[in-house]
Amino acid sequence: MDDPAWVEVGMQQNVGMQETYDAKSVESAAQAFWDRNRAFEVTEDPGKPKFFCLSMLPYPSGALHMGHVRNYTIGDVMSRHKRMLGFNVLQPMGWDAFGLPAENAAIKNNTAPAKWTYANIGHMREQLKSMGYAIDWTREFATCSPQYYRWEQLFFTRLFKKGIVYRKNAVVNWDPVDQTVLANEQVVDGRGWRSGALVERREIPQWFFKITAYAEELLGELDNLPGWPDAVKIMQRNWIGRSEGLNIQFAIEGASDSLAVYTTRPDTLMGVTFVSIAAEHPLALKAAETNPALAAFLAECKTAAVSEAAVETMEKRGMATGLNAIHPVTGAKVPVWVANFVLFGYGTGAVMAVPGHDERDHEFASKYELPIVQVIRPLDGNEIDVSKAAYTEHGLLVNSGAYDGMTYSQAFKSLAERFEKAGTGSRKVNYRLRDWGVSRQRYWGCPIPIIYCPKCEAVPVPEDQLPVILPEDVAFSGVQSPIKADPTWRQTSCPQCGGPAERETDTFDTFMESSWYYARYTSPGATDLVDERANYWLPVDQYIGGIEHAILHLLYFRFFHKLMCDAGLVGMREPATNLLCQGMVVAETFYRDAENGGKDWFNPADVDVTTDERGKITGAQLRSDGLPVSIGPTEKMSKSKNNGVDPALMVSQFGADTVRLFSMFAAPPELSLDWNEQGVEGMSRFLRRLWREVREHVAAGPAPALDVSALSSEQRVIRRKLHETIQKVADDIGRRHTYNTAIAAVMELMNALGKFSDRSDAARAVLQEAWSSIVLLLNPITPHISHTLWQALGHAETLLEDLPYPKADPEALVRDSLTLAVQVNGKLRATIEVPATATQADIEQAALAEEQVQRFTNGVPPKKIIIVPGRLVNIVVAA
RNA sequence: GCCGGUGUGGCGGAAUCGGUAGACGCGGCGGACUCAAAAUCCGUUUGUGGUGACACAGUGUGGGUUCGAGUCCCUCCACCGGCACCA
Repeated sequence: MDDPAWVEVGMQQNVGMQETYDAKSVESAAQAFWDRNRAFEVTEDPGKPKFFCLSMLPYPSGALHMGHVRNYTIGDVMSRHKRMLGFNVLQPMGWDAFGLPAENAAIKNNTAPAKWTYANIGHMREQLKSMGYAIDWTREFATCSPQYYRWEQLFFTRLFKKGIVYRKNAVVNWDPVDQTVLANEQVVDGRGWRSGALVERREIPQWFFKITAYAEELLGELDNLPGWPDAVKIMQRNWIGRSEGLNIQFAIEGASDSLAVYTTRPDTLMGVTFVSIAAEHPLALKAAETNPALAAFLAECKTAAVSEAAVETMEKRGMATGLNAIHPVTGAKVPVWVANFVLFGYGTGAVMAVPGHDERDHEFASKYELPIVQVIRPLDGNEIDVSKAAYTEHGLLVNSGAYDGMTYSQAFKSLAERFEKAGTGSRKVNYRLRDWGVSRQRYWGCPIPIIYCPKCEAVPVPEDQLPVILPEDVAFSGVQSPIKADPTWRQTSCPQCGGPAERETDTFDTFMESSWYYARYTSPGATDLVDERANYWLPVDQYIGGIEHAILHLLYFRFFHKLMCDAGLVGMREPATNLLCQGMVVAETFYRDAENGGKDWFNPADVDVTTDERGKITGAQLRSDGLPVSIGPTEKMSKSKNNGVDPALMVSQFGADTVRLFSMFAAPPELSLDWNEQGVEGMSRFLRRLWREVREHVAAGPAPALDVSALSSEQRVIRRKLHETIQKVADDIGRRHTYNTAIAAVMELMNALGKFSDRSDAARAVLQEAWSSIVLLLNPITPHISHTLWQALGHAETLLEDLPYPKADPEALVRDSLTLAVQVNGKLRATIEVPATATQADIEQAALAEEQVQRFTNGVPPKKIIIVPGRLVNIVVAA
């Protein structure tokens, strides 16, 4: 048995353990000890396995919210636990400081976005510190600092030279009254949020990253990420959307040019009854020149919102162009229609329409009375009627001339070869993924380091002129970016020819900063994005953040890492080995209907609920006036529903350990967490009880050394419970990440200890082992109280993270007898106690001897007896 | 609309690989201590029937596979997240 030295007990008598648990003094003492010892500052140590534990960095919105607390508590528990397992743990923190909310706040409060942001960071840093997180604060940075974004600008100019970034036109939401670009969020029911004007689509030149060049790798390497949740990998796979199909040329009647369509279902080609093209398609624009009705329809298509959800849910509409395409196999004429659901940015911006076998085409054909024909029949031979609904499964070809009877893959191959030979088509792999547009027409972001010269065109800012600094001391009205409004800021000279030139006034998408911040943490002060320290710490061993980032952030993060790898900055292809996506924090909502037809929302803290005799909620009243309020659904904490709970308030009321304990106990990390103040009180009660019981144990004086060979059977039972708990907690925290069940197991153990009244020397030795173990087991979750109780138990003041996490003693786990469930025909009828050494025959005999078993088998001999070792016996008799 | 997730007592949740459904906590009910309160402790708490031993029902809906299903398969429903300029 490799008992750690501390089980030996009591080199010091505890002095000065207060009678009752006072979270404030306990927490400030522990935090002062950590600060004094610079306990969580780390450097590269080749002698230890490293563990980079990263939580998604917060946006400094003003105050810490419960979502942050949950995220960072999970990360902190993992960090402290890994440290107790002997890892060199890096847990950093920073600020995702650029973004739209700072601009909104600046308008509202008549201040500058920078000032607002820095004030928030200062406040939120103090709030994070009050939570006692084991963070290496020496590595902290804000992404809005030129010392951070200069490297991002440098990297962009390098990628420009490599051809990874390029400029093209792209659609934005345009507010014609404010003369500004709007974010999707700023478009409400198709109108600008401030002006109320109908939003238009407008094309402007913007910068793009060629993420599509990495589509195949981003897709393929998902298979090498066993530590990522399947949900995230599936969503990313679907987002990348690889498809294999054919590009097929359709000739246009009476014209020299042809129309290319992309299809993944060439087997349905003979079912084409029309062709649909996007409103932006050149052929549509050309046809509109002589067709005013069509021109009007195209204009109408421009006043739609740009988000995919809006496009997909809007009514399918179209208009004939008057042009006909020639079917490439049959030579039949098929009309060309403009359809509002065809995306110009995907494939060729044109699709062959097969209403018999595509749902959207079917809906469209039914609406505009276009012909629908069947060209596929089901493999199972069932009859179908394509005039009623599209049949979209693969099957066998019919009504397809020479191709009749072929399968999907036979038809695909045969048609591909035919078109390739004729030069009118080719196999094509397409991705749904589009290149990443990084230009934002906003002020509070990293300036794009490009200079436009009338002679030399777009020229990257030379390295020695970086960073291009965003002025922070500005007046901000919200309509236009201060760097766009300022006629002097943009004036500069061309780095190539020296002539007068202008700076780019767009800024980067804030996803740029959050795509590489993790790497910068490894290399504070480096004179490039990172230095050689990155290859010690990377990849991130555990990444933690909200599921809402499953696609965009996590895809850009992976992409950027590959760019850095290709630039020789890091030595591996993926940025993070393990990913945990935590659920939202939700709370009850309460409201009254307001006179204006809206709702007035009341904070749960200001409402009392009444219950019936079973505890079921029957109603709620506002405390201030005693009058009833309506109970709304439990929803994500938000300002709009006024159901947010301020973590700072909780910490001052209960202490950080209680808040940490509750947020880890109330739900497993992936599920949403229901905030409930009575539940928080329960956790506070648990910590007070822990304090009291340790104090009682300590008050009886030092416990003697443990002699496991001299324990009574009752003492052995309680010690077995202890070691079973150690085993379960280690597994729940280390492997399963189910902190809720780990905490429940410790509670169960404490309930058992509460019933254990033996205070003999041997028993007190077991209790000393139990309380010391509990304190260490809980340390990752409630580190402050653990720090104090550890000393109270007679151990020297130390950093508990440097002590080994408790390990179960296999000898303590041995059982002499087992309890088995006995079923008859799968229904539980009895339980039996058998010796651990019992044979199958012994168990069968014991089970059959049970009175309840005989009652339900009714003397009928069993057909079969199933024994699941250590669990149950099922006796099967004929019904 | 598309992609992903979730659904179990009054509530949050547990049941880890198909094997005793409801661990643990909250709330409720009953009790102890107290002049009283707070704090603390004890008992009880899925539903129905029964004094009781116990029986029957029960994991969103409807079906299926299996000796055995909360867990696997199919169907439908509800809610939540994402949909490329919120972060």
